[in-house]
Amino acid sequence: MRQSQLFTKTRKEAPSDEVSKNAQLLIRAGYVHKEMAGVYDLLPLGLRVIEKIKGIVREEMNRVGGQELLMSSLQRKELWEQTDRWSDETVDVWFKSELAVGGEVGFGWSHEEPIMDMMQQYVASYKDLPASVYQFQTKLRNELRAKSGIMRGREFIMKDMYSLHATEEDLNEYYEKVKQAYLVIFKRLGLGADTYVTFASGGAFTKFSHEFQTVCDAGEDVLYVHRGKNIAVNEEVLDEAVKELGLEKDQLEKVKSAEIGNIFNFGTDKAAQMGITFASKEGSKDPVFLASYGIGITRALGVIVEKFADEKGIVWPESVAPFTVHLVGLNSDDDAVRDYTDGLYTTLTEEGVEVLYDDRDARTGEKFADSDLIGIPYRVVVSKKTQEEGRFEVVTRKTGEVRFLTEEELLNDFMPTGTEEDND
RNA sequence: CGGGGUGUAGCAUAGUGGUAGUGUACGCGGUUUGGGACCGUGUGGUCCGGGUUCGAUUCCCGGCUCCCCGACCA
Repeated sequence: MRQSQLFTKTRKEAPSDEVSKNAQLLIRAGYVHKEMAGVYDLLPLGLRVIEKIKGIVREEMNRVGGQELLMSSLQRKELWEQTDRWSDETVDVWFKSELAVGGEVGFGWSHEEPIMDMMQQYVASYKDLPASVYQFQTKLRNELRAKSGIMRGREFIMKDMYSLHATEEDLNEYYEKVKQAYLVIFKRLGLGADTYVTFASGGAFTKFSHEFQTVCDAGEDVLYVHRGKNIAVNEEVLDEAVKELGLEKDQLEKVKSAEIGNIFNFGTDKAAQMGITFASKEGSKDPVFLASYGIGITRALGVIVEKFADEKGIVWPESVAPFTVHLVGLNSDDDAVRDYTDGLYTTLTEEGVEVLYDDRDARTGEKFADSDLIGIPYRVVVSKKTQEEGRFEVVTRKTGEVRFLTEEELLNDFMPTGTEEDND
Protein backbone atom coordinates (compact mmCIF):
# COMPACT_ATOMS: atom_id res chain seq x y z
CA MET A 1 0.00 0.00 0.00
CA ARG A 2 1.08 3.51 -0.71
CA GLN A 3 1.89 5.38 2.45
CA SER A 4 0.66 8.63 0.96
CA GLN A 5 -2.80 7.06 0.95
CA LEU A 6 -2.64 5.81 4.51
CA PHE A 7 -4.82 8.11 6.57
CA THR A 8 -2.84 7.58 9.76
CA LYS A 9 0.36 9.41 10.46
CA THR A 10 3.09 9.08 12.98
CA ARG A 11 3.76 11.28 15.95
CA LYS A 12 7.01 12.37 17.47
CA GLU A 13 5.65 12.46 20.95
CA ALA A 14 3.70 9.91 22.91
CA PRO A 15 0.40 10.94 24.45
CA SER A 16 0.79 12.09 28.03
CA ASP A 17 -1.80 9.68 29.35
CA GLU A 18 0.02 6.56 28.24
CA VAL A 19 2.86 5.19 30.28
CA SER A 20 3.22 1.71 28.86
CA LYS A 21 5.65 1.16 26.05
CA ASN A 22 3.19 -0.83 23.98
CA ALA A 23 0.51 1.86 23.93
CA GLN A 24 2.98 4.69 23.41
CA LEU A 25 4.57 3.05 20.40
CA LEU A 26 1.39 1.68 18.89
CA ILE A 27 -0.24 5.10 19.11
CA ARG A 28 2.81 6.98 17.88
CA ALA A 29 3.17 4.72 14.89
CA GLY A 30 -0.53 4.77 14.06
CA TYR A 31 -1.48 1.19 14.85
CA VAL A 32 -4.15 1.92 17.42
CA HIS A 33 -6.26 4.81 18.63
CA LYS A 34 -7.34 5.15 22.20
CA GLU A 35 -11.08 5.33 22.62
CA MET A 36 -11.17 5.40 26.41
CA ALA A 37 -9.37 3.78 29.31
CA GLY A 38 -8.73 0.16 28.39
CA VAL A 39 -10.40 0.47 25.00
CA TYR A 40 -8.50 0.86 21.76
CA ASP A 41 -9.50 1.05 18.11
CA LEU A 42 -7.47 -0.98 15.66
CA LEU A 43 -6.31 1.22 12.80
CA PRO A 44 -5.35 -0.24 9.42
CA LEU A 45 -1.80 -1.12 10.46
CA GLY A 46 -2.90 -2.56 13.79
CA LEU A 47 -5.63 -4.59 12.19
CA ARG A 48 -3.16 -6.11 9.77
CA VAL A 49 -1.01 -7.32 12.66
CA ILE A 50 -4.03 -8.69 14.49
CA GLU A 51 -5.07 -10.56 11.36
CA LYS A 52 -1.58 -12.02 11.05
CA ILE A 53 -1.67 -13.26 14.61
CA LYS A 54 -5.15 -14.66 14.10
CA GLY A 55 -3.98 -16.37 10.93
CA ILE A 56 -1.27 -18.27 12.77
CA VAL A 57 -3.59 -19.25 15.59
CA ARG A 58 -6.27 -20.27 13.12
CA GLU A 59 -3.89 -22.56 11.23
CA GLU A 60 -2.83 -24.36 14.37
CA MET A 61 -6.35 -24.66 15.76
CA ASN A 62 -7.55 -26.09 12.46
CA ARG A 63 -4.64 -28.49 12.56
CA VAL A 64 -5.91 -30.00 15.81
CA GLY A 65 -9.39 -30.29 14.37
CA GLY A 66 -10.93 -27.14 15.77
CA GLN A 67 -13.87 -25.75 13.86
CA GLU A 68 -14.18 -21.99 13.76
CA LEU A 69 -17.43 -20.28 14.61
CA LEU A 70 -18.47 -16.97 16.09
CA MET A 71 -20.67 -16.70 19.14
CA SER A 72 -22.69 -13.60 19.88
CA SER A 73 -21.66 -10.86 22.27
CA LEU A 74 -25.08 -10.57 23.88
CA GLN A 75 -25.71 -13.41 26.28
CA ARG A 76 -28.70 -14.78 28.14
CA LYS A 77 -28.93 -14.29 31.84
CA GLU A 78 -30.54 -17.72 32.39
CA LEU A 79 -27.51 -19.60 31.09
CA TRP A 80 -25.19 -17.97 33.54
CA GLU A 81 -27.61 -18.45 36.41
CA GLN A 82 -27.39 -22.18 35.85
CA THR A 83 -23.75 -22.11 36.85
CA ASP A 84 -24.15 -19.35 39.42
CA ARG A 85 -21.98 -16.94 37.45
CA TRP A 86 -24.54 -14.21 36.70
CA SER A 87 -24.33 -12.46 40.03
CA ASP A 88 -21.98 -9.50 40.34
CA GLU A 89 -20.71 -10.98 43.56
CA THR A 90 -19.46 -14.08 41.76
CA VAL A 91 -18.27 -12.42 38.58
CA ASP A 92 -17.26 -8.82 39.02
CA VAL A 93 -16.47 -7.97 35.41
CA TRP A 94 -19.95 -8.17 33.92
CA PHE A 95 -21.30 -5.51 31.64
CA LYS A 96 -25.05 -5.87 31.68
CA SER A 97 -27.95 -4.13 30.04
CA GLU A 98 -31.70 -4.26 29.77
CA LEU A 99 -33.74 -5.21 26.75
CA ALA A 100 -36.28 -2.62 25.65
CA VAL A 101 -38.98 -5.26 25.93
CA GLY A 102 -37.88 -6.22 29.40
CA GLY A 103 -35.29 -8.64 30.73
CA GLU A 104 -31.58 -8.47 31.23
CA VAL A 105 -28.74 -9.43 28.93
CA GLY A 106 -25.02 -9.69 29.57
CA PHE A 107 -22.12 -8.72 27.34
CA GLY A 108 -19.87 -11.72 26.92
CA TRP A 109 -16.75 -11.69 29.06
CA SER A 110 -16.36 -15.44 28.40
CA HIS A 111 -18.31 -18.01 26.42
CA GLU A 112 -18.24 -21.37 28.19
CA GLU A 113 -21.91 -21.31 29.14
CA PRO A 114 -23.32 -20.18 25.78
CA ILE A 115 -21.04 -22.60 23.93
CA MET A 116 -22.07 -25.53 26.07
CA ASP A 117 -25.72 -24.67 25.71
CA MET A 118 -25.39 -24.29 21.95
CA MET A 119 -23.42 -27.50 21.58
CA GLN A 120 -26.09 -29.45 23.42
CA GLN A 121 -28.26 -28.99 20.33
CA TYR A 122 -25.78 -30.93 18.27
CA VAL A 123 -24.16 -33.32 20.69
CA ALA A 124 -26.57 -36.04 21.61
CA SER A 125 -24.56 -39.22 21.53
CA TYR A 126 -21.05 -40.50 22.01
CA LYS A 127 -20.98 -40.65 18.21
CA ASP A 128 -20.99 -36.86 18.13
CA LEU A 129 -17.91 -36.66 20.33
CA PRO A 130 -15.30 -35.41 20.51
CA ALA A 131 -16.09 -31.96 19.22
CA SER A 132 -13.86 -28.93 19.24
CA VAL A 133 -14.93 -25.39 18.38
CA TYR A 134 -13.21 -22.07 18.59
CA GLN A 135 -13.67 -18.42 17.82
CA PHE A 136 -11.97 -15.08 17.78
CA GLN A 137 -14.23 -12.93 19.88
CA THR A 138 -14.24 -9.52 21.42
CA LYS A 139 -14.50 -10.00 25.14
CA LEU A 140 -16.04 -7.26 27.24
CA ARG A 141 -14.95 -7.05 30.83
CA ASN A 142 -15.82 -4.30 33.24
CA GLU A 143 -12.38 -4.20 34.79
CA LEU A 144 -12.05 -2.12 37.92
CA ARG A 145 -8.80 -0.90 36.61
CA ALA A 146 -7.60 -1.07 33.05
CA LYS A 147 -3.85 -0.83 32.79
CA SER A 148 -0.67 -1.42 30.82
CA GLY A 149 -1.97 -0.08 27.54
CA ILE A 150 -3.54 -2.79 25.43
CA MET A 151 -2.33 -5.51 27.80
CA ARG A 152 -5.30 -5.31 30.09
CA GLY A 153 -8.31 -3.68 28.56
CA ARG A 154 -12.04 -3.67 29.00
CA GLU A 155 -12.51 -4.79 25.44
CA PHE A 156 -10.09 -7.17 23.78
CA ILE A 157 -9.86 -9.96 21.27
CA MET A 158 -9.43 -13.48 22.51
CA LYS A 159 -9.27 -16.80 20.81
CA ASP A 160 -11.22 -19.26 22.86
CA MET A 161 -11.57 -22.90 22.02
CA TYR A 162 -13.74 -25.49 23.72
CA SER A 163 -13.48 -29.22 23.39
CA LEU A 164 -16.12 -31.72 24.40
CA HIS A 165 -15.35 -35.35 25.12
CA ALA A 166 -17.04 -38.56 26.12
CA THR A 167 -14.24 -39.71 28.38
CA GLU A 168 -11.60 -38.26 30.58
CA GLU A 169 -8.88 -40.11 28.67
CA ASP A 170 -10.03 -38.62 25.41
CA LEU A 171 -10.05 -35.16 26.94
CA ASN A 172 -6.58 -35.58 28.39
CA GLU A 173 -5.18 -36.73 25.11
CA TYR A 174 -6.68 -33.77 23.27
CA TYR A 175 -5.66 -31.37 26.00
CA GLU A 176 -2.06 -32.41 25.53
CA LYS A 177 -2.36 -32.02 21.78
CA VAL A 178 -3.63 -28.47 22.14
CA LYS A 179 -0.91 -27.70 24.64
CA GLN A 180 1.65 -28.66 22.02
CA ALA A 181 -0.20 -26.62 19.39
CA TYR A 182 0.03 -23.63 21.71
CA LEU A 183 3.77 -23.96 21.94
CA VAL A 184 3.94 -24.02 18.15
CA ILE A 185 1.81 -20.88 17.99
CA PHE A 186 3.98 -18.95 20.41
CA LYS A 187 7.06 -20.04 18.55
CA ARG A 188 5.58 -18.81 15.29
CA LEU A 189 4.68 -15.52 16.93
CA GLY A 190 8.34 -15.10 17.77
CA LEU A 191 7.74 -15.63 21.47
CA GLY A 192 8.87 -19.22 21.68
CA ALA A 193 12.10 -18.66 23.52
CA ASP A 194 10.45 -16.74 26.34
CA THR A 195 7.14 -18.48 26.73
CA TYR A 196 6.73 -21.09 29.43
CA VAL A 197 4.03 -23.48 30.37
CA THR A 198 3.83 -22.69 34.03
CA PHE A 199 2.89 -24.36 37.18
CA ALA A 200 0.31 -22.01 38.60
CA SER A 201 -2.44 -21.92 41.12
CA GLY A 202 -5.63 -23.78 40.46
CA GLY A 203 -4.48 -27.34 40.55
CA ALA A 204 -1.34 -27.25 38.48
CA PHE A 205 -0.12 -30.47 39.98
CA THR A 206 -3.20 -32.36 39.10
CA LYS A 207 -2.65 -31.10 35.56
CA PHE A 208 -6.05 -29.47 35.55
CA SER A 209 -4.91 -26.16 34.19
CA HIS A 210 -1.89 -24.57 32.60
CA GLU A 211 -0.84 -21.04 31.92
CA PHE A 212 1.35 -19.86 29.08
CA GLN A 213 3.49 -17.07 30.40
CA THR A 214 5.80 -14.91 28.35
CA VAL A 215 8.69 -13.24 30.08
CA CYS A 216 7.97 -9.54 29.72
CA ASP A 217 8.63 -6.53 31.93
CA ALA A 218 5.18 -5.15 31.29
CA GLY A 219 3.52 -8.31 32.57
CA GLU A 220 1.54 -8.55 35.78
CA ASP A 221 2.75 -11.92 36.99
CA VAL A 222 5.95 -12.99 38.64
CA LEU A 223 7.67 -16.14 37.51
CA TYR A 224 10.60 -18.13 38.77
CA VAL A 225 12.38 -19.53 35.76
CA HIS A 226 14.97 -22.21 35.21
CA ARG A 227 16.01 -21.53 31.62
CA GLY A 228 18.22 -24.55 31.34
CA LYS A 229 15.49 -26.95 32.35
CA ASN A 230 12.80 -24.92 30.63
CA ILE A 231 10.80 -24.74 33.81
CA ALA A 232 8.83 -21.81 35.13
CA VAL A 233 6.90 -21.55 38.34
CA ASN A 234 4.34 -18.93 39.18
CA GLU A 235 5.17 -17.03 42.34
CA GLU A 236 1.79 -17.99 43.78
CA VAL A 237 2.81 -21.61 44.13
CA LEU A 238 6.56 -21.25 44.43
CA ASP A 239 7.10 -23.07 47.69
CA GLU A 240 5.05 -26.10 46.76
CA ALA A 241 6.52 -26.24 43.31
CA VAL A 242 10.20 -26.16 44.18
CA LYS A 243 9.57 -28.99 46.58
CA GLU A 244 7.69 -31.00 43.98
CA LEU A 245 10.32 -30.38 41.31
CA GLY A 246 13.26 -31.04 43.57
CA LEU A 247 14.78 -27.64 42.91
CA GLU A 248 16.35 -25.00 45.09
CA LYS A 249 14.81 -21.56 45.09
CA ASP A 250 18.11 -19.87 44.35
CA GLN A 251 18.49 -21.84 41.13
CA LEU A 252 15.55 -19.93 39.75
CA GLU A 253 15.56 -16.53 38.12
CA LYS A 254 12.81 -14.15 39.13
CA VAL A 255 11.17 -12.42 36.15
CA LYS A 256 7.99 -10.58 35.31
CA SER A 257 5.70 -12.19 32.81
CA ALA A 258 2.46 -11.79 30.94
CA GLU A 259 -0.10 -14.54 30.69
CA ILE A 260 -0.89 -14.88 27.01
CA GLY A 261 -2.62 -18.20 27.08
CA ASN A 262 -4.31 -20.58 29.42
CA ILE A 263 -6.00 -23.92 29.23
CA PHE A 264 -8.46 -25.42 31.64
CA ASN A 265 -9.84 -28.83 32.23
CA PHE A 266 -13.37 -28.51 33.59
CA GLY A 267 -13.95 -32.24 33.79
CA THR A 268 -17.67 -32.83 33.94
CA ASP A 269 -18.38 -29.99 36.35
CA LYS A 270 -19.75 -27.58 33.80
CA ALA A 271 -21.89 -30.19 32.11
CA ALA A 272 -23.27 -31.36 35.40
CA GLN A 273 -24.26 -27.85 36.37
CA MET A 274 -25.90 -27.16 33.05
CA GLY A 275 -27.37 -30.60 32.45
CA ILE A 276 -25.36 -31.22 29.27
CA THR A 277 -25.33 -34.94 28.62
CA PHE A 278 -24.80 -37.41 25.84
CA ALA A 279 -26.00 -40.95 25.28
CA SER A 280 -23.26 -43.47 25.91
CA LYS A 281 -22.80 -46.77 24.08
CA GLU A 282 -24.62 -48.44 26.90
CA GLY A 283 -27.51 -46.02 26.60
CA SER A 284 -26.88 -44.11 29.81
CA LYS A 285 -27.00 -40.31 29.96
CA ASP A 286 -23.55 -39.09 30.91
CA PRO A 287 -22.23 -35.58 31.47
CA VAL A 288 -19.85 -34.24 28.83
CA PHE A 289 -16.19 -33.62 29.59
CA LEU A 290 -15.15 -30.06 28.78
CA ALA A 291 -11.89 -28.19 28.42
CA SER A 292 -11.28 -24.63 27.31
CA TYR A 293 -8.26 -23.04 25.72
CA GLY A 294 -7.64 -19.30 25.52
CA ILE A 295 -5.13 -17.05 23.83
CA GLY A 296 -5.17 -13.30 24.29
CA ILE A 297 -4.79 -12.04 20.74
CA THR A 298 -4.64 -8.36 21.62
CA ARG A 299 -2.38 -9.06 24.51
CA ALA A 300 -0.04 -11.07 22.31
CA LEU A 301 0.28 -8.00 20.12
CA GLY A 302 1.14 -5.91 23.16
CA VAL A 303 3.70 -8.42 24.38
CA ILE A 304 5.39 -8.56 20.99
CA VAL A 305 5.72 -4.78 20.93
CA GLU A 306 7.03 -4.68 24.49
CA LYS A 307 9.58 -7.40 23.95
CA PHE A 308 11.14 -6.43 20.66
CA ALA A 309 10.90 -2.65 20.50
CA ASP A 310 14.12 -0.66 20.70
CA GLU A 311 14.79 3.03 21.28
CA LYS A 312 13.76 3.84 17.71
CA GLY A 313 10.44 2.09 17.72
CA ILE A 314 8.64 -1.15 17.09
CA VAL A 315 10.39 -4.24 15.73
CA TRP A 316 8.01 -6.85 14.36
CA PRO A 317 8.88 -10.49 13.90
CA GLU A 318 8.37 -11.24 10.23
CA SER A 319 5.48 -13.60 10.95
CA VAL A 320 3.19 -10.89 12.31
CA ALA A 321 4.49 -7.73 10.64
CA PRO A 322 1.83 -5.63 8.90
CA PHE A 323 4.05 -5.64 5.80
CA THR A 324 7.23 -7.51 4.94
CA VAL A 325 8.94 -4.69 3.11
CA HIS A 326 8.96 -0.97 3.74
CA LEU A 327 9.90 0.52 0.40
CA VAL A 328 11.30 3.97 1.00
CA GLY A 329 11.51 6.13 -2.07
CA LEU A 330 13.99 8.98 -2.00
CA ASN A 331 14.69 11.70 -4.57
CA SER A 332 11.09 11.43 -5.61
CA ASP A 333 11.16 14.87 -7.22
CA ASP A 334 13.29 13.25 -9.92
CA ASP A 335 10.77 11.70 -12.32
CA ALA A 336 13.13 8.95 -13.42
CA VAL A 337 13.83 7.84 -9.87
CA ARG A 338 10.16 8.03 -8.96
CA ASP A 339 9.13 5.94 -11.97
CA TYR A 340 11.82 3.45 -11.14
CA THR A 341 10.60 3.18 -7.54
CA ASP A 342 6.98 2.91 -8.61
CA GLY A 343 8.06 0.09 -10.89
CA LEU A 344 9.73 -1.79 -8.10
CA TYR A 345 6.65 -1.37 -5.93
CA THR A 346 4.50 -2.83 -8.66
CA THR A 347 6.86 -5.74 -9.24
CA LEU A 348 7.12 -6.67 -5.57
CA THR A 349 3.38 -6.36 -5.08
CA GLU A 350 2.64 -8.49 -8.12
CA GLU A 351 5.01 -11.12 -6.79
CA GLY A 352 2.92 -11.27 -3.65
CA VAL A 353 5.28 -9.41 -1.35
CA GLU A 354 3.46 -7.24 1.16
CA VAL A 355 4.88 -3.78 0.69
CA LEU A 356 4.28 -0.48 2.38
CA TYR A 357 5.57 2.07 -0.10
CA ASP A 358 6.62 5.40 1.33
CA ASP A 359 5.88 7.50 -1.71
CA ARG A 360 5.31 10.65 0.30
CA ASP A 361 6.90 13.93 -0.56
CA ALA A 362 8.78 14.05 2.72
CA ARG A 363 12.33 14.48 3.85
CA THR A 364 14.67 11.57 4.13
CA GLY A 365 15.11 11.86 7.87
CA GLU A 366 11.41 11.84 8.45
CA LYS A 367 10.96 8.80 6.25
CA PHE A 368 13.68 6.84 8.01
CA ALA A 369 12.44 7.82 11.44
CA ASP A 370 8.91 6.76 10.53
CA SER A 371 10.20 3.54 9.06
CA ASP A 372 12.08 2.73 12.25
CA LEU A 373 9.03 3.56 14.34
CA ILE A 374 6.61 1.47 12.29
CA GLY A 375 8.99 -1.46 12.51
CA ILE A 376 8.53 -3.36 9.25
CA PRO A 377 11.21 -6.11 9.05
CA TYR A 378 12.97 -5.00 5.86
CA ARG A 379 13.52 -1.51 4.55
CA VAL A 380 14.32 -1.20 0.89
CA VAL A 381 15.69 2.21 -0.01
CA VAL A 382 15.55 3.44 -3.57
CA SER A 383 17.28 6.67 -4.49
CA LYS A 384 19.07 8.26 -7.38
CA LYS A 385 22.25 6.66 -6.12
CA THR A 386 20.85 3.15 -5.81
CA GLN A 387 19.17 3.45 -9.16
CA GLU A 388 22.42 4.35 -10.84
CA GLU A 389 24.15 1.41 -9.20
CA GLY A 390 21.36 -1.00 -10.04
CA ARG A 391 21.16 -2.22 -6.48
CA PHE A 392 18.85 -1.50 -3.62
CA GLU A 393 19.82 -0.79 -0.08
CA VAL A 394 18.15 -3.34 2.18
CA VAL A 395 18.19 -2.74 5.91
CA THR A 396 17.05 -5.33 8.39
CA ARG A 397 15.10 -3.50 11.08
CA LYS A 398 15.96 -5.91 13.86
CA THR A 399 19.72 -5.99 13.42
CA GLY A 400 20.41 -2.86 11.41
CA GLU A 401 22.31 -4.99 8.90
CA VAL A 402 22.68 -3.25 5.54
CA ARG A 403 22.90 -5.11 2.24
CA PHE A 404 22.92 -3.97 -1.37
CA LEU A 405 20.91 -6.32 -3.55
CA THR A 406 19.91 -6.50 -7.17
CA GLU A 407 16.25 -6.73 -8.07
CA GLU A 408 16.61 -10.43 -8.68
CA GLU A 409 18.24 -11.05 -5.32
CA LEU A 410 15.61 -8.93 -3.70
CA LEU A 411 12.76 -10.94 -5.17
CA ASN A 412 14.39 -14.20 -4.16
CA ASP A 413 14.72 -12.95 -0.63
CA PHE A 414 11.21 -11.71 -0.16
CA MET A 415 9.18 -14.08 -2.24
CA PRO A 416 6.47 -15.44 0.05
CA THR A 417 7.27 -19.02 0.94
CA GLY A 418 3.74 -20.21 1.58
CA THR A 419 3.88 -20.83 5.27
CA GLU A 420 5.53 -18.37 7.54
CA GLU A 421 7.65 -19.97 10.17
CA ASP A 422 9.61 -18.15 12.77
CA ASN A 423 13.20 -18.75 11.78
CA ASP A 424 14.80 -17.85 15.08
C1' C B 1 -13.38 -0.75 45.10
C1' G B 2 -9.43 1.98 48.74
C1' G B 3 -5.34 5.55 48.23
C1' G B 4 -2.60 9.32 45.33
C1' G B 5 -2.33 12.48 41.18
C1' U B 6 -4.14 14.83 36.50
C1' G B 7 -7.16 17.86 33.01
C1' U B 8 -4.85 24.47 28.73
C1' A B 9 -5.13 23.93 20.41
C1' G B 10 -5.07 17.40 16.71
C1' C B 11 -0.56 16.21 19.96
C1' A B 12 3.18 17.91 23.72
C1' U B 13 3.78 21.80 27.11
C1' A B 14 4.30 27.21 29.77
C1' G B 15 1.77 30.83 32.47
C1' U B 16 -1.68 34.15 35.00
C1' G B 17 -7.56 36.76 39.72
C1' G B 18 -7.75 41.41 34.44
C1' U B 19 -9.85 37.86 27.43
C1' A B 20 -3.42 32.70 27.15
C1' G B 21 2.46 31.83 25.14
C1' U B 22 5.82 28.12 22.88
C1' G B 23 7.00 23.59 20.15
C1' U B 24 4.88 20.17 16.88
C1' A B 25 1.07 19.08 13.46
C1' C B 26 -1.93 21.58 9.73
C1' G B 27 -2.79 25.76 5.42
C1' C B 28 -0.20 29.27 2.12
C1' G B 29 4.62 31.43 -0.17
C1' G B 30 9.80 30.55 -0.70
C1' U B 31 14.75 28.11 0.06
C1' U B 32 16.12 23.05 0.82
C1' U B 33 16.44 17.38 0.02
C1' G B 34 20.37 10.27 2.67
C1' G B 35 18.43 10.68 9.49
C1' G B 36 12.31 14.19 12.05
C1' A B 37 15.89 21.11 7.78
C1' C B 38 14.96 26.53 7.45
C1' C B 39 12.63 31.60 6.59
C1' G B 40 8.02 34.27 6.29
C1' U B 41 2.82 33.96 7.17
C1' G B 42 -1.92 31.99 8.76
C1' U B 43 -5.84 28.73 11.23
C1' G B 44 -6.70 26.72 15.99
C1' G B 45 -7.25 26.21 22.98
C1' U B 46 -8.37 26.78 29.24
C1' C B 47 -13.06 19.12 30.92
C1' C B 48 -18.42 19.95 32.76
C1' G B 49 -21.77 22.30 36.46
C1' G B 50 -22.25 25.47 40.52
C1' G B 51 -20.00 29.17 44.02
C1' U B 52 -16.78 33.51 45.58
C1' U B 53 -15.54 38.11 42.80
C1' C B 54 -16.52 44.13 39.34
C1' G B 55 -13.96 40.19 36.68
C1' A B 56 -12.31 32.93 37.18
C1' U B 57 -8.34 29.33 32.79
C1' U B 58 -6.39 30.58 37.80
C1' C B 59 -9.56 30.34 44.18
C1' C B 60 -13.66 27.02 46.55
C1' C B 61 -17.41 22.86 46.13
C1' G B 62 -19.42 18.89 43.25
C1' G B 63 -19.15 15.81 38.97
C1' C B 64 -16.61 13.57 35.05
C1' U B 65 -11.96 12.06 32.72
C1' C B 66 -7.33 9.92 32.37
C1' C B 67 -2.82 7.97 34.87
C1' C B 68 -0.24 5.53 38.96
C1' C B 69 -0.10 2.20 43.62
C1' G B 70 -3.01 -1.52 45.98
C1' A B 71 -7.03 -5.09 45.73
C1' C B 72 -9.12 -8.19 41.73
C1' C B 73 -8.00 -11.25 37.33
C1' A B 74 -12.68 -17.89 37.16
